[in-house]
Amino acid sequence: MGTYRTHHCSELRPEHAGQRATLAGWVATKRDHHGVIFIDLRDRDGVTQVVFRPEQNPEAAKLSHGLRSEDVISVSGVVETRSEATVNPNLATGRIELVADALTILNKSEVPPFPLDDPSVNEDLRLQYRYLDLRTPTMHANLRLRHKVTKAVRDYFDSQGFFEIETPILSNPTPEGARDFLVPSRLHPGDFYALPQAPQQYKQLLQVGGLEKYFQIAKCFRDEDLRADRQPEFTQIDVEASFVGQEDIIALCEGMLRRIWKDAQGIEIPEKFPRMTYREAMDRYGSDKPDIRFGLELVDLTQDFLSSDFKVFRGIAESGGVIRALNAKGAAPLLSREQLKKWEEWAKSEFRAKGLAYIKWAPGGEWDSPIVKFFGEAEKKAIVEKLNFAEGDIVFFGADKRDAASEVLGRVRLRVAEVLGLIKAAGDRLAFLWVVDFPLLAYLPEEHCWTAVHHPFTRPNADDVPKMERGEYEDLRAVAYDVVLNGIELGGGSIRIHERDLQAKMFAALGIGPEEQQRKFGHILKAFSFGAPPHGGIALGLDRLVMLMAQADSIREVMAFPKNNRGMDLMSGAPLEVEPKSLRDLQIAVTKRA
RNA sequence: GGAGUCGUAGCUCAAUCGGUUAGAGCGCCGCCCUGUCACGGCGGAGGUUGCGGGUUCGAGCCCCGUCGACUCCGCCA
Repeated sequence: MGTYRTHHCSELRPEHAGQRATLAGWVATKRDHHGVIFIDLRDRDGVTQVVFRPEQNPEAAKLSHGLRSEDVISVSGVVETRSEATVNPNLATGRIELVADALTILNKSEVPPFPLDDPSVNEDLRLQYRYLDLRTPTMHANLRLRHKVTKAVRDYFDSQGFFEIETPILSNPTPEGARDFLVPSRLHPGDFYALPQAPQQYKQLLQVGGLEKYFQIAKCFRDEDLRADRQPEFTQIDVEASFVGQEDIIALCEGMLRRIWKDAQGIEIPEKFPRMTYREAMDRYGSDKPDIRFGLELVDLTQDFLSSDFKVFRGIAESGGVIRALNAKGAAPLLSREQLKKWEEWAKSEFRAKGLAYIKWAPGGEWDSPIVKFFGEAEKKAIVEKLNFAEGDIVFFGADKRDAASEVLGRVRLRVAEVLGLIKAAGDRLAFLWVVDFPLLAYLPEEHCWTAVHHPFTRPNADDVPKMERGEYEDLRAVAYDVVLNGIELGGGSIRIHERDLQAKMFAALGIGPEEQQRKFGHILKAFSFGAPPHGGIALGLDRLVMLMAQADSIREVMAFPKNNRGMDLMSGAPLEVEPKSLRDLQIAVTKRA
């Protein structure tokens, strides 16, 4: 029994009737009848109706007239069951009320600058007064869910023999990947720490250190532009283990996600998730993280256009590109020619698509299309047969290099699904998916060199190592995998290279010479020369995971104190100018102020 | 860096083709009200239409610029 209260505001039930109780919390609403006065008292756990009766307790009742929203109070009284007519079925405590005989106003509140728990309120206002926004049941539920998820993660990995180990926040700058947040060193003027983009190097070094099974709920930092699902600091569920292969990590991760959904929401998810290769995902869905809750798959028409009179498509087909199409079944009545024109502009401006050709077959109408006049009977037949094209449909075309054509159609696919209401119709279905066999290397045309898709320590598929040794870097597969939920990447990982020879071949493929290797990866290479065990792991975005579980549309909704779109904390004002003395200590001169 | 949407009372929004004194709901303040739970009734206060400039007899509305919020592309695994 505490100092301020005996129960929480969600606790009292008819069986407490007749007992004395003291509650503490915030005034949610007041209904003042000038005689009897009702207060909805809110705390973290719920709401209880408090009633003040002037004929029974005049002192308390008199004081209660002055209460306002968000005042903090403590009330004592006797629990009474409500009469049948006054029961509130919408309230967990709606069968009782607390008849107050003593009221203490612990702290008055100013009038709040916005109505709490109104989803239409401007987000910048909510962020400016985040401490008020956090009072709402929605934010409480989100943060409670987040706690349950992290607890489930810890319980799960503990049960699997993993150690939770913290890795440094003041870390070393890395040239690869995202832009680092830098922290100047006072003791070494001119030198900088970097905040970790991920604990990648440390978790591998923990394996060299023989810890065998590591996990961490790890803060990560990336100085890149923000998005609804991207913040400059975010949290990963980071995992690494020794003497494991891809199947071990996949099974471990499936077990973790099962545990998370079960413990946090009481939901059973499948024991095993379906799998798809990267190649298949790109070809069928135009995405490396396909939403498989609905069909709308891409269809290849390259062969059908090899002998077409339509020179644009034939030219692309002949020069190694692909012609692909997507049937937006039933979309014709939903999209006007003007809207389709806008879609084409959108595809061109946002995805550098060369165009977005289409055929619209309005119900009772003809084929309406800017390009169909160039098509012969053979192509038309192929379109009808292969795409099941019928009245009421719109077919979209992508013609480009293999993945580029698919990617544009992949975006169109999602937009079509939105228009057709397929995403809404999928409701709360959970479609987990493993995408495996990611490519090891990607060619950078501008720089005429190859780069690691995941990172340079990612293990090549054993079957592809001979190709790699021959210098054939096209289509090499990595032992790398992503776990996807409803079209959103939850996380990804890989089995790593632990042998010096293989690592040397990898660096050769990346065109990284011995000197550069030493400079960029010296300490890791040295560590690997002292008997590094085979190892691998995975990392999952905790914020995105909780966002999906909470059915929120931004990770800001599942973070207590997020930054806005431009990386500012609207509550504290960070980032801020600092005192000249602070800069002098660091021997830093600011040359330009925005 | 680029594109889009938006910016009117504390909050959410409206304001016809450019035309009288910029409205509504909620909130707030005052009075009334003894069983409400979105309590109810009456009354009231509250506006640099983001900011700057331009066109016009006249601008919340049109034009130019600028600032800010969000979404997306680039960037980021």
